[in-house]
Amino acid sequence: MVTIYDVAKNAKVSAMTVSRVINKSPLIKEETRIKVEKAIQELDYIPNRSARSLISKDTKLLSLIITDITNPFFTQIARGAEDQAEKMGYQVVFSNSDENMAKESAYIRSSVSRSIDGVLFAPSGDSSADNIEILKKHGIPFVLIDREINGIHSDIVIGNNKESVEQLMNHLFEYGHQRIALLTGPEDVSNTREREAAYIEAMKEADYFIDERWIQRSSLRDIQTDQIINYYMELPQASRPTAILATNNFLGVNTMQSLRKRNIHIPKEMSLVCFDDPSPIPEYDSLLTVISQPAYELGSLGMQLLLDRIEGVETSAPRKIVLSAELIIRHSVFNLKL
Amino acid sequence: MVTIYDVAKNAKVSAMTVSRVINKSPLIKEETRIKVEKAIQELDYIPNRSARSLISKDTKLLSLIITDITNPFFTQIARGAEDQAEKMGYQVVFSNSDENMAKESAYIRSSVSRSIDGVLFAPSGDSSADNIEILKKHGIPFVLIDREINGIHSDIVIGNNKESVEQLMNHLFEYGHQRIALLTGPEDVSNTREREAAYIEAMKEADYFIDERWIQRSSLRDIQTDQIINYYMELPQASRPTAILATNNFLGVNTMQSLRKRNIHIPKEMSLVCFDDPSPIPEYDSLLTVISQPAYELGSLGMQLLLDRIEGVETSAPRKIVLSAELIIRHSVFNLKL
DNA sequence: CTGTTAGCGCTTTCAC
DNA sequence: GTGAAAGCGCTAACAG
Repeated sequence: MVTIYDVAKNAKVSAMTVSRVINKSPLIKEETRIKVEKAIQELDYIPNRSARSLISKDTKLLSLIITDITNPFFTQIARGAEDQAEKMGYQVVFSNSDENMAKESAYIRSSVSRSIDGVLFAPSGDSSADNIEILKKHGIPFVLIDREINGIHSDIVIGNNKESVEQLMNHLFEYGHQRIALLTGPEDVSNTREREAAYIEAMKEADYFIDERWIQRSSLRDIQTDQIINYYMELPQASRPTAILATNNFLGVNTMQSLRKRNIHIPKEMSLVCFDDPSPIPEYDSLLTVISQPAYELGSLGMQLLLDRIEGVETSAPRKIVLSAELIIRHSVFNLKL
Repeated sequence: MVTIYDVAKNAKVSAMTVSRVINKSPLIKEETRIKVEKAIQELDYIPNRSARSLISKDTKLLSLIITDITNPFFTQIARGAEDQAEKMGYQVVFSNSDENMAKESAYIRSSVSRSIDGVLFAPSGDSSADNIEILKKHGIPFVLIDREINGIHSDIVIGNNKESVEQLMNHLFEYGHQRIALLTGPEDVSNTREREAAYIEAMKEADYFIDERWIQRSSLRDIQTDQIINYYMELPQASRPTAILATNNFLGVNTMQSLRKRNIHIPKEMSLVCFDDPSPIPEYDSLLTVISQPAYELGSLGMQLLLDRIEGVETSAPRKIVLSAELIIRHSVFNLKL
């Protein structure tokens, strides 16, 4: 391995001078700089970050913890985050928590162990608070994305759940739907809670009756919609929902498949809408009407906030950025009024 | 920051003993081990990887360099890679090269700088050979995925291009297509070359004439299919293709959009097939008939090979794994025989 | 402007 | 089984 001393020897200067050149110190004679740079070139010297980090305490390494990179929503977040990090000279380690607290903890501990400079974190649920505590204890800056954590007050970038649900519900209302089912996730995920609350509020505001049986919960990890669909379809005609609102894209796609398995036509026999696109290419041919959150921006803005913290630009109170989503009307909602 | 010395003091042992406990050395008295572990717990000590890496030269950090995480093909690769790495106690840094050699070089240099343990690498093209040289010079193990590099003999996991093209072509032939266009990428990408060669071979074998004008190239980065579609459509009827084979998913989707823009119906007026799904969810409603490569396996097997190298399990000759793809017939090919 | 010294947190080596 | 000393590659702090 070529070290700073090899370069120093080659350039006939001290290691310190080489260090100064690497770090673009301004108080280096042009002549020396050139000499050192030549030696660096010649020996193909690349500085050792571990050694540097041992002293400086920074690693130019950021951690992105999401539940599943495979979900296009998170893929876009990852891309936004990486682009932003790259611009600022950072690299990002990514991890899939799979909504699993144990995996999440392991990743957080790894991050601490690596003296990672900061964490961009889509928590699995409210119990992620414990993991946040670890970060706080070790003074590692973090920014939450997509999901809040009960009782944690921090920098965060999230979608506007209330507004998004309203858009979806209004669309359904306009098309004459009144019996709308909500297929949602676990209670300890903030999204789920907020979307459910918004759903209830929208129904109340429209003065439509809510049958408790319409609100069904699924794990976000092992999605089993078959039973739920069966359950819906076996409700007496008069209380059977005419539309389903799924609170995320995987839930939406699974519901779509479950309906197809039972040969229930979308949208003729059942309308379906969900949060976020199931493909990273919005123009990709599709059936599903969705409310699409600006995932790329969630990632890049989240990273922006994180880097602000790290580089000390912004040390003031936690900042919360709430992003609006876009309703993309396709063909999964039947117009009952026609 | 809690260091190994703090733990040592707390447990009334030497730092060395703590180090042995952390590293699960067998020659530690059970009693001491417990004492130390208690101290670790109490102080919430997490070892500093930078310090450790400075000595041991390993970082438990792997680099995944792909062109774009946003492409579902690479998303799946990333997931496969991360899963495998995680199992073995490694973390992965991901980078999007955007088919850009400069970005790629920067990432490679960063990897070296970080003493990354290995690189899983989908190269931008043949000129990535220079970047491979850097890795070789610094003794960093690497495995190529998805694309070969002219003149580089190394561990690699790729799809079977010839077989895949054959499957696609046979499907088109069966449906009566003879004038088939090939929309492909740059010449210095191995995939592109091999797929083109396989296309030509398939056409020859079927004894169909190839009009040179049917073979069109696009950048993989800024895909502009409008002009190409215009060009195809303006060919005299008799030499106008009835089907297009796009050599990747983004090319395929862009072609789909270009056709739609011109109100050309798929498949009635033009058939279209491509490599790889445009959504990570294969069941997602779609039009496109594709040949879907096992991307997850590409990532996990690639990572497997890499870890084998790193951990010295396999130091023998380079291994090449060639994976078969699956033809997924949907609705983008018109049956001319009906 | 440049060099010397010391030390970051850990582990290797060797001694006990 | 355990500890003391030395040093990994780099840079902060000081001296010159």
